[in-house]
Amino acid sequence: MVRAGLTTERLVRAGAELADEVGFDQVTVSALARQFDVKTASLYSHLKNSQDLRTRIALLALEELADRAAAALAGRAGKDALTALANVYRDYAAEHPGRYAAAQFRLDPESAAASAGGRHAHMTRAVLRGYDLTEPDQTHAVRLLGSVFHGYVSLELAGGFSHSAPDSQESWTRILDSLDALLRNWPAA
Amino acid sequence: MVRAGLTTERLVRAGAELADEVGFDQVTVSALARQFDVKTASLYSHLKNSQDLRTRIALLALEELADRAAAALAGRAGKDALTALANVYRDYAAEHPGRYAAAQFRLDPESAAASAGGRHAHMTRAVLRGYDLTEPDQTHAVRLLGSVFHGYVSLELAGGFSHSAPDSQESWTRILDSLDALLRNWPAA
DNA sequence: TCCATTTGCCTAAACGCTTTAGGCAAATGC
DNA sequence: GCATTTGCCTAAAGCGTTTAGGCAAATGGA
Repeated sequence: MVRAGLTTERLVRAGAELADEVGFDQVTVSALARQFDVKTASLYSHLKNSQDLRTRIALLALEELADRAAAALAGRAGKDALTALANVYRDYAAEHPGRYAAAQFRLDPESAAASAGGRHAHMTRAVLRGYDLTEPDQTHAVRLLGSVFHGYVSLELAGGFSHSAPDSQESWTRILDSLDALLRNWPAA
Repeated sequence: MVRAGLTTERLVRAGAELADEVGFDQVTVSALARQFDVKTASLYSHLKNSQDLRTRIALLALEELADRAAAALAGRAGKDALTALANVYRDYAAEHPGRYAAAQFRLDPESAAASAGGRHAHMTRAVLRGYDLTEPDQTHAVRLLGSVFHGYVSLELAGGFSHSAPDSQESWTRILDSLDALLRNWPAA
């Protein structure tokens, strides 16, 4: 019998694609085995277990997102950078809903530390360099931006803004405008 | 043999408590049966299936949340109302993480329409009555508030703001201050 | 109070996903 | 060309979901 050529790498990539097609929580070891036309047990030479699979997909998604963010931020500053970073998250979620869900997966501290999470925080701070904020306000602003980006994208993905006027794109644009205005005019404590 | 006295109502309440203890996605029909010291199959006279159970817990959480919000908003306006509504979400999530996760559960359109979702949107609009926004800006602001509340609470629940200064409460307060300032000074298109 | 009906929980059983253990055959490397 | 390693297999156990069919407890009308 011919070997299927499984590797952890290939399995994780296929798992990420499967997540985009059927949803992150429908990604199972058996579903993945089916894709490779292989018995479920065979995957356990390449993956510790089903949690391991999910963790690896999450790490992949976080890396991809961070890579996109880094590319988008290159050469941009101020509102331009703010918009670019925000759109990276929104566009990634639209293109890869399963991977985006994976990026939200609760990682164990070990994996979290090794993840691209730090790069994300770092890039949000880089955007804020274009505004006149000093600590601790900069941290508050980092958290605000994280909340808005993640919150908006989640709600939009959940269908919260469909079927009602004005359309989501318009709200997104106006919200980014308003965040820019807020950051330029951050109220004193 | 003595009957356990199961009803859909009791099962859903117990399911909600179980969610708070072990996490929403650990709520299974078998786990619930175990709590009542009853065979799993017995629950199927009261619940259509496992999806039905989750949907009912979600609807319960949405109702509870809407009830709390309505109570908190009574007699308040402006920033006072904004803060009260925001704290309802944050406090509920802290007290009932499993239920809060349930409230984020993707409902089928049928259930969504019958849910307290409409009350939530209505109350956010009520808060905005204290600010000088007209359509479509009011809708944009509704979406912004929804995103910040949901986004912040999710990230906080996921542990995003622990283990780093300044503490989360301070960021929360300053973010609400900044949102209030933003709404009072909403930039024109 | 007695009996018929309804209701509630049971047993049995099928199916799917997860995971471990142990085996054989293909690939690799000396 | 042979020994070793590696990759995928079969087998089997455990657990969650779900349906079908059955018996006993509760209910309520005569």
